[in-house]
Formats: sequence, C-alpha cells, structure tokens
Amino acid sequence: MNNIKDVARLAGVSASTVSRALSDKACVSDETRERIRQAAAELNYSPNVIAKSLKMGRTNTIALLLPSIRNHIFPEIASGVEDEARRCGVTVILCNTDEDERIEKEYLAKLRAQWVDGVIVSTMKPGSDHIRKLRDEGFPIVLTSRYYGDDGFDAVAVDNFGAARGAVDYLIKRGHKRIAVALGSGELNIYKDRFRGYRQALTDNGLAFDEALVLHDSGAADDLYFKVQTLFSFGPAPDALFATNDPKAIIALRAIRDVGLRVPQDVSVLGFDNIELSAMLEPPLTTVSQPFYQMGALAMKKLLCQIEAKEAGKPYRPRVNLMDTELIIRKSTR
Amino acid sequence: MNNIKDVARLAGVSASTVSRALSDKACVSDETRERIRQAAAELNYSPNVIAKSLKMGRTNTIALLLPSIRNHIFPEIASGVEDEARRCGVTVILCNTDEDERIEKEYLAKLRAQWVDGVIVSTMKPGSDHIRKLRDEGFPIVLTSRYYGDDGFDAVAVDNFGAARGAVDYLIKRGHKRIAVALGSGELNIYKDRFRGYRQALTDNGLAFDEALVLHDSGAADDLYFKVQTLFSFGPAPDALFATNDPKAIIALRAIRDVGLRVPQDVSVLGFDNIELSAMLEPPLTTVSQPFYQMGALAMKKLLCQIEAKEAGKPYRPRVNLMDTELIIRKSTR
DNA sequence: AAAGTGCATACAAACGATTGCACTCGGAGG
DNA sequence: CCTCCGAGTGCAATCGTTTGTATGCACTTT
Repeated sequence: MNNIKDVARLAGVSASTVSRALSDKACVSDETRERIRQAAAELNYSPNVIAKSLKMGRTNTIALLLPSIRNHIFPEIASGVEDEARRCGVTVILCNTDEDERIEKEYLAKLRAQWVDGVIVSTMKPGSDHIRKLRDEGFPIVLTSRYYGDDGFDAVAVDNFGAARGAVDYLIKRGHKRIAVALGSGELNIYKDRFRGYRQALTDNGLAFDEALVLHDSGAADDLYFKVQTLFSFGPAPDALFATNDPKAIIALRAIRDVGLRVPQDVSVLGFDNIELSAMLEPPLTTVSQPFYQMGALAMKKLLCQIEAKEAGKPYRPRVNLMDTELIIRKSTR
Repeated sequence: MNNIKDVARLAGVSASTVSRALSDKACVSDETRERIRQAAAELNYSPNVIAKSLKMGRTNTIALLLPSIRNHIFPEIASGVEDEARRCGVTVILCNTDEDERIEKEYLAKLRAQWVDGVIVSTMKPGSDHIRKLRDEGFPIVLTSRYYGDDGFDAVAVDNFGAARGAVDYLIKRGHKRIAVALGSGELNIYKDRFRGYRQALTDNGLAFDEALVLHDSGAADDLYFKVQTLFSFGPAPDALFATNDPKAIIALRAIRDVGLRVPQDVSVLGFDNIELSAMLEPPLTTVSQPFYQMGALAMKKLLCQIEAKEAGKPYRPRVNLMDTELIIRKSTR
C-alpha cells in the first residue's frame, strides 16, 4: 500500500502539501493540486483511515448494539441506520449481544477505547447501568426501540402504551369481549407498556380485567403454544387474542387452529410490530406497524447531532422522539 | 480519556514498561506489573485501539459484505460470522450493499484503506471484477454462499446442483411427473446451479424437460404470483413446483391456493434454503436446508487463517468448502 | 579487582496522517 | 531601496501505541 509520502515523492512536493491538496484546502496552487491528484491516482492511493482517525480523534464509525440480528425487527432498524450512515459518510459496526449482558459489556469496553464516535443501543434494559455509566462519561448514545423515559437518554421509540390501547380498543369496538393477551418478557418496558395499554383499553370500555386471560412468557420454546391450546380448549374460549409481538401471534395462530378453531371466524388474533412475514400468513395478520426503518434513520441523525455537539463543545439536550404507529387491518380479525 | 502515559506517570515507570506489563510480556518484575495494573485500574485505562492498529498494521476487524440484511438468510450467516469472530477477538463491520454495485465499490474502497484485515463477501456476481482485483492485491477475502468455482477464491458454500437434483429426485420418486420450476435471478450461479440440478433430476428419471413449466424471475413484485396463477389455471396443471428459494415458494403457495388448488393434495411445493419462516407456514414447507450459521462461522475461521498466513508471509492455498445440505420433509409435499 | 552476565527498565523511533508555524519569493507601496 | 504582504509550500510536532536498542545495576566469575 502506498502512503502519503509516496505520493509526495512522485509529485515532487511535501507530504503536507499532498494532505492539503487532497482534502481541498485552499493555499494550494491549481497546478500543484492537479499534479498531486494525478500522482495519487497513479499510485492508487487512498489515505489510511486509521492514521487519520488517530490524528483527528474521530473515526467516523458508529456502533449499533442489537439484542439479536435474527429477530426480524432489528434488520429493519439496522437498514435504516446504515442507509442514513452511508449518506453521512459514516460506517456502522454491528454488535450482536444475543441478549447476553456479558457480551454487551465486552463490546462496550471496546467501544470506549476510541473505537467509535458513538453508539445506537437497542439492548437497553432496566438493569443496564453500564450503559448509563458510559453516557455519564459523555459518550454519545442514542437508544432505539427499547427505552425508559425517565433518565434523560436521547431516544427514538414508539408509544407502546397508546398503540396497544388503540389496537385493543379496535378489537372491543368490533364486538370482542373476552380478549386474551400474550405477554412478552416482563423485564422489558415495551411489553409492560403494551400490557398497560391492553388494560387501559378494557377499562376505557368498561370491561373487567381477567387474570385468567393473561398468558405469561416463560421464554421456553413451545410454552406459549401449549398455553394457548389449554386456554382455548377448556372453559369458555376467549373470542380474541392480543399478542404483544408478531412471533407470538404466529404461534398463537397455529395453536388456535390446532385445537380446531378458525381465525378469524371463531377467534380474532392481533399482533404487534408488523414484521414482514405477518402479511404472508394465512390468514394475514392484523397488527400494529412500527416504522423501524425510519426509527433507525432518525436515531442515526440524532447520534450525529450529539457527536457534532460534543466535538464543538456545545451543549446537547437529549429528547425522546416518539414515532407514529399504525394499526394494519388484515384478515386475522373479524 | 487517560492514555498510557498517564498510567506510566501514576505508576512511576515509563510508557514502554506499561505497554509490556499490560500485554503480559516477560521482562517486567512482578512487583512493577502489579503496581501498573493497579494504576491502570484506578484510571479506568484501556489502550487506544486506533493507535495500536496504526502501529501494528492490524485492526482485528473484518468486514462482512451482504447484499441485504433483510433477506432472511443473511442474518443467519452474519450470526455465525459474528459468534466466531467474538471467540477470536475480532470485530465485524457490517456492510449492506442492497445489491447495488456502486455501494459495494464505495465500501471496498474504504476497506482497502486499512480499515479491516480482511473481508467476507456474500455479494459476488460474475461481473464483480473489483473483488477479484482486491484479491489480486493480496487482500484476504472469503466468499460465502455465492461463489464461482473456477477462479481460485477461498469460499464456503453448498453444492446447489446436487442439492436441487436430490430434492427434485425426491419429488419424482414420490410420483410427480409435471414439475414446474420457479427460477431466481439468472445472474447468480446459485440459481443456475439449482436449475441445472432440476434438469438433471428429470433426465436421471427419464422425464422430458418442458420449457412451459419454467417460471422466469423478472424481479418485479407480484410477477411470480401471477405467473404461478396463470400456469396453474390454464391447461394441464403441474403436479408439483420447485421454487429455487423459500420466498418464491411462499409466493407460489399463496398463488396456488388462490386459484383453488390445495397443497399438498393437488400440488406439491418444494422450497430451498429453509428460512426460519418456512416451518411456520400452513402447510409447513418441504425445503432444502443450508447450514448458514455454520457457513458463516467457517468463513470466519478461514479468513483468519488467510490473515495469519499473510502476516507470517506464508503461502495460503485457497479452497472451496462445500457444506452438507439436508432435505427437510414437511407438509407441502405429498 | 576487573570483566562478564542477566534482569528490569528507559529512551527513542517508528506507524501515516494533519496542521501551526516559518520560510521564500515576487510585487506593491512608501 | 527597503519593507510589507500574502500566496504557496515545507518543516516538524503531534495523536497513543509498540518495540529494538541502550542503559544501569546487582551478581557471579575468573
């Protein structure tokens, strides 16, 4: 690989002039600049990014911390982040934590070490104090999707409470009275909020909350499948089910069909997230759509603002951006 | 951020001693080493990776070039790459080209500039001369999934020809005689190979090839859907369809059902790739499974070998590893 | 007692870029 | 004729590491 000195030698100037010429600074005569350009082209020269980063104290790289890239929603977020990043000349490092806090810490330790200018975090949990600590050190961070409103993080998310409330309200307005709910991991606020929305919709419409209709998530593989089967096989079956995310809705769909009930004629099923797959099911799933791609892109924009503010020594006021969700009505609800 | 000199000052030694102590070199007394450790801990010091990379000429970072992270199979590959990378202390940069050669070139230009030690490429096409050029410069590269056997690349892939042949042979053995085929982009060898496998299976079993049963891919959104509907609505309907990837199988499933035929009673549908979703369909899809995760992990291992060989100045003999596929028999074939 | 040995440590030169400062040089103004 | 100016360029320091070489010192060896 050729370096700046090789170019300088070939063009018959000093390295500093090459640097100035190629980064379009003033103070270089047109004739010299052209000569340098040609020399650089001839040597197939491109500046060493590592050296530049060291000198400039900025890598133009950011990291995206994801719980799992196989989780359907995260590739969409990642897409948005990446496209926006490319537009801004920023590279993205993908960090997959597999929901494992040890791995997350490992990554963050690396990131602190001048790896990246900032980080977008989708792995926030109530106990993620190491992330708070990093933020307190002045490290630029934007949360996406999973956030906790109360602690002054910069974040992009949706109003899970409102969206769930609206969706369940829709079910009730269409005549459903016994609505089961499949919960997600109780650790995550997004699921707690969706559950709160569910309860609020019941209250709004004068329906009683029934603990027997709540399916808790154990995380185990077929657990939800059997719970749904049990719920719909014995006693008075619910006339609808609200799954707090689409994968759960898909499992529920299968379980309900497998006990001999029809969707939507006997039971309506409502999902959350609108993953690509949900439109391809039989029947296609009614669900709440989140603008994941746009959330990723916005998170990237905000992160860049933070980085620039930090560089310029200006203050930056973090805020939470709540994006609009949309209830996508398909064929799984009647 | 504290640097090595701060640690040196606090511990009352020189920077070089700190460096040696922390990287567990010999020639540092235990007492000094301990003092340095404590100083480092006290200052919350971690070595600046950028500076280290510059000095060492190695970043311990590799890039993964993907056509699209939203494509189901790539997150699996990426997972394998990442897990293996983490095990080896390597970081992965994710580069999403969106099948756009301009973006790909942009990335590769960056990568050349000492960004990364090597790259895993899933975007190879017959016309990808810029990738060949990079290889010829001595840049460590491993191809995954998409490869072209003839040009001496290091690669991890499956025997698409053999797998397709075996799968279609299975259909024929189960009594199917008129088997349609839904092709993928003709530009990519993987689809050409699967098509060759299909034809070979016909020949093996003494069946005639019928051009009328071939559905070409235009790439347009609903194109395949309508082509399948047309094929199954007029004239003698095929009794089976081999889709050269699962998303096409899913579309075909829908189209076939929508013209009033039942899968698998009237028509068998066979996919390729075994994406997660294929098990969740109604009926669950019979398909050829590729070990994507393992392919990613192996590609990472091979890349590391290449990098190490290059560093040590040793020769490295690239070879193509073909992994085993498996025909997963579910309910979409009778 | 002089020389040799080996360990622990410090010094300084890289790695490849950027940039403040100093220098040169031709022309304008006093 | 001297000074001043500004444009164009070069020198050298710097970013934070690693590492080859030199140094100092306490011992042993002859």
